Amino acid sequence: MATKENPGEILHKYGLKVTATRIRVLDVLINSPVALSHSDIIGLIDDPMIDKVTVYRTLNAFTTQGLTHKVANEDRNWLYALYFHNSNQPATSDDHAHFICRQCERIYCMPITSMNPKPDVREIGGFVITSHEHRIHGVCPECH
Amino acid sequence: MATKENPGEILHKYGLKVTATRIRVLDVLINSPVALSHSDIIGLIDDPMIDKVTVYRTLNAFTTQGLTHKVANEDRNWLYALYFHNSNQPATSDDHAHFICRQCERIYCMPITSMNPKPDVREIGGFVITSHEHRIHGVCPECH
DNA sequence: AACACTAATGCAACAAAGTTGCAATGTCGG
DNA sequence: CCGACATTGCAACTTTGTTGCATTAGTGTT
Ligand SMILES: [Mn+2]
Ligand SMILES: [Mn+2]
Ligand SMILES: [Zn+2]
Ligand SMILES: [Zn+2]
Repeated sequence: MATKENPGEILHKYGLKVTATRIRVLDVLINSPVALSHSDIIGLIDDPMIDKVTVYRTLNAFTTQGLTHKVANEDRNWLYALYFHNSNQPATSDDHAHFICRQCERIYCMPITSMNPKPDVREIGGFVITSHEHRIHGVCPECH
Repeated sequence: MATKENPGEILHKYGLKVTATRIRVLDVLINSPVALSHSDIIGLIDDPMIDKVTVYRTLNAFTTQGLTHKVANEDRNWLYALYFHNSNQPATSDDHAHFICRQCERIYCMPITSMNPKPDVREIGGFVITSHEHRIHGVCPECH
C-alpha cells in the first residue's frame, strides 16, 4: 500500500469504528501483495480467540465503505484486497484486471494497462457494454 | 446451437452414455441462449421426479467430456453452457468472453472479438500471461 | 472522566450449493 | 439376452457465508 497512515487512521477515514479485530484484519490486508480469503486472513492473524463471524462482518464493512473490494477465486470463494494496492490509481469496482496464477492460485490486482483496455460504453449486437473485468491467467513471479 | 444432431447423437459423440436425465439436461442447454445454473435447469425440466444429484453429476460429466463449460455468476454459482453456442467457433476454456447483464444477471457466452483480444503469451513485470477471461458487464438485448 | 447512544462482537443456529458413499438400476457391446 | 461397468437415487455430509440476539465496546458530548 505504501501508505503512511496507520490502520486506525485509515479506518477512521473510511467511516469505520476503530476496533481490535478491524485493525488486525486491515493490517493483514495492508501487508499482502495478493487478495486474501477469509480463511487466509484467519490463518495470518493466527489467534484462536479471533471470531470468524466478526471477520466476515469486518470484510463486509470494509467493502461497503469502499476500503476493500472483493473478487471470486477459481473455487468461487471471495478474496479481499484494498483499493490503492500496488498503485496509486483508484481501482474502481467497475473496471478491473485480476491476474490469477494457475500454479499457486493467488490473485493479484493489476492496474489497467494498454493490454487490457477499458472500452467506451458502446453497443455490439444489442449488448450495451458498461464495464469490464479482465481475468488474466498465467504464472506469477513467485512461481517462475 | 444450430446443430442438426439430436441429443442422443451428441452424447454418444462426447463419450457419454445415453440416459434419460442426460438427454433432458442437454435438451435444455441446447435451447438456451444463456448459461444456466443447476437450479435453472431443474426449473426448466420441471419434473419433481428429477434427482438433483443426478443433475449435478450430469453437468460434471458434460464438462469433463468437453461438451459444456462452466462459468461462475455474480453470486458465485456455476452456470453451464455448451461449447459451440451462438457461433461455430469452438470456445476454448482458455480464452473466453462472457457478457453479464447487470439487470437480469444472465450470462451470455460471447465470441472473442477485436474488442476483447487474445494477448500473445507474454511477460509483464514477471507475470507470464497465458489466457484471458473477459467478463463484460452491461445490459443485454432482452433488458433494453 | 462519566454518560448515553449506537454500532460491533461472540455465540449458536441457519442457509445454500455442491459432494460423497453405497446399494440398486440401467446401458451397451458382445 | 448377458454380463461388465457406469449411472442413478437417496441420505448424509462439507464448505462458505449469513442471521438473530444478548452483551460489550467505541465515540461524541456533557
Ligand atoms: Mn482487484
Ligand atoms: Mn462461455
Ligand atoms: Zn503463483
Ligand atoms: Zn438482461
